[in-house]
Parts: sequence; C-alpha cells; structure tokens
Amino acid sequence: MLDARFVRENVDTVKEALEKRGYEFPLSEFLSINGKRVTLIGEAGELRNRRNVVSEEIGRLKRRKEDASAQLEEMKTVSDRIKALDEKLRELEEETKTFLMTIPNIPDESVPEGRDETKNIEVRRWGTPNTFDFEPLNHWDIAAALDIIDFERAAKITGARFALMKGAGARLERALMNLMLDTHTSRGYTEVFPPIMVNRESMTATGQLPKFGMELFRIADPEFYLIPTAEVPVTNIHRDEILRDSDLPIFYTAYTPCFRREAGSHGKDTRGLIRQHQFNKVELVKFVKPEDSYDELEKLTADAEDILRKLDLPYRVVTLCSGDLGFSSAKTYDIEVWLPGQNRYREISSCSNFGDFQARRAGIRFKREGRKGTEFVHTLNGSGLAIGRTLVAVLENYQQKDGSVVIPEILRPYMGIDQIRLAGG
RNA sequence: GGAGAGGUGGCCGAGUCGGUUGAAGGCAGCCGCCUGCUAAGCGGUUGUGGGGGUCAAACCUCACCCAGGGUUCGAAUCCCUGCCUCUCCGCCA
Repeated sequence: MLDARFVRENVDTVKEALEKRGYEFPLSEFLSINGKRVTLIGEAGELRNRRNVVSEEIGRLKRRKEDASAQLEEMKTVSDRIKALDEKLRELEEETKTFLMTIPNIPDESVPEGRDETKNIEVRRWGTPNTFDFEPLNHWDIAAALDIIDFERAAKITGARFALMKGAGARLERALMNLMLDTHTSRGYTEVFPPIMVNRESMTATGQLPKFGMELFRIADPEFYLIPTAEVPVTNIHRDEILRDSDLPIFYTAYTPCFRREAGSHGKDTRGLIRQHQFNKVELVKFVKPEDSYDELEKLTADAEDILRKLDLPYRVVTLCSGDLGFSSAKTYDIEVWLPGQNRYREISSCSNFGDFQARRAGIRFKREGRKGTEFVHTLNGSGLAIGRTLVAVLENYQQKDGSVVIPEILRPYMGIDQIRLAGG
C-alpha cells in the first residue's frame, strides 16, 4: 500500500511511476475522496473536543448537584452530529483504503521500462548448458521411465496438476529441501516452519488480497486460505509489531508447501511438474532498514543463485521490467534455470524488494535508537528455490543416454546413492 | 465438542456504584544531581496513530485499555458478537 499523504503530496510522481507499469491511476477521484476525508476528520475532531469539554463540565455540575440541563440539551445535538459525521467518515475511510489497497507499488528507478517480459533485461549468466550426444528428454518422460513420479494416480487421488512422488523421486524432493535449508541456515537465515493456512488479514498484508483472491484456495469455514507462498506467513510473523533497530536485519528461511489455483493458465505447462496446484518451495524472507534494502536484494538473489551453483545447474538472472513486475514489488530479479528438455531457461526463483509497501499494509515498523517516532521496515523475499522445478532441472540436466540420472555431487550425502537407474539397469 | 477463567502501556499489575484515567503503583529505560569506583539514593522524564501547526521543533487537538458493534451527555469501566489465551472434562493423534 502506498502512503495516502505521499500520494496526495506527490500526485504527478505517483501517476508517472505507475504509468510505467501500465497502470492507469484514477488520480482525481482519489484526491477528491481523500480531500473530503481530511476535511471531515477535522470537523469531527472539533466536535469531539466540544463533547469532551462539556461532558466534563456536566460531571462537575452533577457532583455538586447543580443544574446541567442546558449542557445536556446541547450535547444531544452534538452527539447526533458526531454520529452522522462518523458514518460518512467510515465510508470515505473505506473508499480510500480500497483505493490504496488496489494500487500497485511504485517501481524503483533502476527498473527498466517496458510493457511485458520481452523487455526484461538479462543481467548475468552462469554455467554452460550441456551438449548431449542424444536427444534430451522431458522430465516427465525421464520420470516415467524411472518410475519416480506418478501423475495418473495423483489425478485419481485429487485431480489435474498434482503429482505423486515415489521412491528416489520422493527422496530427491526431500534431499533438495534439506540442501536448501542447510545452505541458507549456514548463511544466517533462521529456519521457521509456519502455518500453511492463514487468515484474511495475513493475505491482505502481503498483497494477495483483496485483488488476487482468484489465485487462492480458500477454506470456507472458518475463512482460511492455503498459502501460495511462504512469503505470506513468514512476512506476517512481524505484522503489527514495532521492532528495535538493533533487531534488524532479520532473515528467515522456510520450507512450505504452496497452493495455487492457476486460474487463467489453462493449457499452460499441462504436462509435468512445472505448474502444479501444490508444490514445495524454500523461501527466503528479509526485514531490513530502508537504506539497506537494495544491497540486501543483491545478497538475497546471490543466496538463491548459490543453490544452483552448488547443484552445478546453468542459469541466468533477469531484471523484470516495469510492466512485468508483481503487484507489491518495487524491483524483482528472476532466476531462470536451463532446462534441456524444453531447450530454454525457465523461472525457478523470483527475488523482490517490496520497499515499505508490504510493511505499511502489515504495520511492520521499527524504532531507531535515540530518535523519535517509527519508520516502516523494508521487506524482501525470494524463492531459494522452488523445489519441484529444481527437481525438474536436475532430472533434465543430469540425464544419461541409458535413461538413468546422475545425482549431483552435493546431493549424494542426502540421497545415499549417486545415480537413479532404470528398474532393469 | 462440554464447563469455567481471562485479555489494560516495554514488562508486572491497580482500576471503586460509568464522570481531572493515556490510565495508580512497581520494574525496566532515559536525563540530571549525588558518590573515590560500583551499588544505593534524590529530582525529572519515557507509547502509537491521525488532523492542524512550524524551516524544523515547541505546541494545539482527536483516537487508541484484544477486535467490532450497542447503551449513555459521558465507557477501560455496563450490554452483545467475534478472535485469542489458560484450566478442567470428553474425543482424537
């Protein structure tokens, strides 16, 4: 959420910045609503002041058993007027909030301008894609041959876009999870395992609601939501808190299952593990001081990349352009891993700096030692990494001519084997 | 699921039959003074958000005693609803 006063005082900047995202901000409407709101706050405040003063007087008179009927008479009308104003104010407050809640974040200056992903800018590449002396297979064909992922039975149990991991496949999923958590915790992230169902407030704080409810699985009674990413519960750890500056920065890493409706992606990635309703992910979340957030974004991205380097998987990093930016993000790097089966790079991590956007929604503030007042922290997060897609990358990059898959060096202690072989082999 | 108890400031903990309660008292913190050092002692001070005001402060004002409604001239105090915590019983892991 943007700051109402900031918007009011910097209308042109805001309008311009949002246009870069392709977002048309109905400015005059906002200003008129917000202007009315401010006027009413003043009026209601004065009336309340009057009420406080006179009520106190009534108390004094009554204690002395004197007549207070004149004051009581006056107060009746004052009270009614306060009620009427409050009613109007509540509506305007609501409108203002809805307005602000549905406005996306302002992109950072360093974000390239552009309409869509074709304007994203590659910032670096690491590793060289393997050259195979045979036609590399898709991961679902590899997995089928090895009997480690069963999509048909998963569809029977639940439906499309679910997977049943089996044997070495299930073990590989767990090995990747442990490698990621071990790596991140050794770099100063505190491991947490949060609730994976959250309430409406939490979803609103990180920006999924009110605008993107169609992406979420919802439990009707009580009203809970399955998380689409650990970003939601982990960022909400400090919702409505005032931290001390000595507490910052705070780094968390969390493994959680994630759930997404994938509404509107019918027909996309229908086969395989790439796009599932349920998938596992290890997430990185940071709470930092405003002046540090862009440095921390670089470091967070490097921490996510580190997993791919350890696995020796080729990847590239792109800066998302303004039009491709997520709703809450001020700047995002996508990390894309090389998939021989698709002969292209695919997103495996998205690392974002949200600035104070989420913190303002979530009420996450901090206080500087020896200074008055509070400031909003900056929040960041990134996948470190999406486990299913990492598993896909391992299968496709490490596949052998005989249909087996070599286990990357770093995973062998976790797997207990160095190769997944065909049943007959 | 059944029966109780409770949710007050950074923490502990008072709030009487509704009326100088933003909230006693204590602890912690901060600033002075005092002391050879430490400890003790003395005085003062210490929340958040909104609106106005200022170059910035000072300052003025409103709101906030879990949340949301209600009663009332006036509510931390009374009533309703919700959420959460705790204890006991039952049930399941």
